Amino acid sequence: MAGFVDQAGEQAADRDPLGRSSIAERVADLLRTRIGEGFYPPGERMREDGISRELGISRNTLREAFRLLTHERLLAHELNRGVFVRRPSAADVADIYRVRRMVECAALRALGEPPYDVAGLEGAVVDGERAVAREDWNALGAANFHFHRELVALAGSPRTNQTMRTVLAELRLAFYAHSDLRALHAPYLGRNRELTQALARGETAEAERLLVEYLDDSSAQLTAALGELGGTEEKEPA
Amino acid sequence: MAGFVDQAGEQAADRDPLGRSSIAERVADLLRTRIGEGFYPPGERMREDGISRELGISRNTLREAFRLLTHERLLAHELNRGVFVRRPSAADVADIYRVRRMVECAALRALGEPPYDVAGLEGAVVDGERAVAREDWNALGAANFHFHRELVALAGSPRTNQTMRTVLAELRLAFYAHSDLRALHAPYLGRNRELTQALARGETAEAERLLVEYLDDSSAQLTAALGELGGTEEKEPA
DNA sequence: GCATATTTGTCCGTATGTATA
DNA sequence: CTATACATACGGACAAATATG
Repeated sequence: MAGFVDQAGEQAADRDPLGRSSIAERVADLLRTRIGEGFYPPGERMREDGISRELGISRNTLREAFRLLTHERLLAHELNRGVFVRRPSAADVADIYRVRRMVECAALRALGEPPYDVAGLEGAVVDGERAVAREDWNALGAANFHFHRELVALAGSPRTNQTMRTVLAELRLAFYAHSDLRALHAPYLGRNRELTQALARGETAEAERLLVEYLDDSSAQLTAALGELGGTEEKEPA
Repeated sequence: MAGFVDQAGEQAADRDPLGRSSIAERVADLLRTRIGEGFYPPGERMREDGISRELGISRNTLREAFRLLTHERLLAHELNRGVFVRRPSAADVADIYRVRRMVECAALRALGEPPYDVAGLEGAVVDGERAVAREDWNALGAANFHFHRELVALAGSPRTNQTMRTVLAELRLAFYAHSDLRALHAPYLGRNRELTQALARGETAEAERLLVEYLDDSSAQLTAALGELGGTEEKEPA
């Protein structure tokens, strides 16, 4: 009876030890994917009735999914008004980069003695190169994010990994305010490669220097693009 | 009609600009407080039927509150089995302290030039001293937590503040495995005072040294107490 | 290993309150 | 100010999974 989400696997963040998951979680996965792809753009209103009808689920179940995504800051819940796809403000972006600096630098500092396992980083760089080859700037952005998730994963802290995931998902929302995705992502692929090489040589200090530079530049570029747009509360559609 | 939770203010984490909140949020606040006080000890099963009846709310509403607390890692949701108060494992505790080291040290390093506003820190220390005076070790633990939240708040990052709040709430659950709360909290009050004084003098490097020492000792003590108890999945009641 | 009772997962209908055109 | 649309919350129902004897 649950039309669209019968075995919609997706990525399923929180699952049963046996890989099962409730409908609410599968719905949350689906919506997370759609938001990430821009199907529901920032500022969009998520109507309980319409979406629950479309997905063939009850409003109760959909509301459970909404709660999950609200906690990830992908949706904003306004009492008695409904939920909206978040539209990160300039202050949000600043805070996100503050967190990234803290988390990513900490990951580098927490590394033990070389050699380091840079396979995951290299994989993400390769993905990025392939995306550039076919001029898929969305995929390039995804590869960049993947790179930084891998970087943080080197520290081996589940909670930190989750922090990084949610912060990057939120950051992706901010990217939608930017028209030129290529300009936003392309300059950073080479830097990721450099960073990987520095780590492969075991030079953590140099890697950290590159990383801070990277984050400062990326932050500045995005902040400039956001300009005075700001405001999570804006209700006007994109 | 909603018996017990009519205007139950509590502390309300996520609220409307005007201070209103939904029943689900108020219920989450109530349950959070009860869990924090040990009313529902770690490992306890939270039955939908019993609790919803006791609080005079519907099961659906209670389930929304459960989702909120599950995301804060206070509850663990097991598919088709229900939700339980989490019982952090030794690995969880290790990760929590990893996060604390990262977050609290980053907060110190992010400080600008002295003088620093240590009023919040001093307030928490005073609270701790009062708690010691009346031998209320639970209150002392709360004051210690408050101190470290204030410390992180100096960095002025909303997302980091939230991270700190949730990790400390989770850590409190781990403390329940420890029988001697005094031994767990009392040794650290003086250290908080020292740390505050170092910051008041503007000596951030010294403050960080004290902090790392603090966290390492606290972590070691708790880990030793936890011993081989571990396991979030244990179903046996406390 | 089976039959039963309990509890969760999910859905639906509906009444009430709130926001907005 | 009214009307409408929508979110909030409730209660009942039933299937499915799990726990229990």
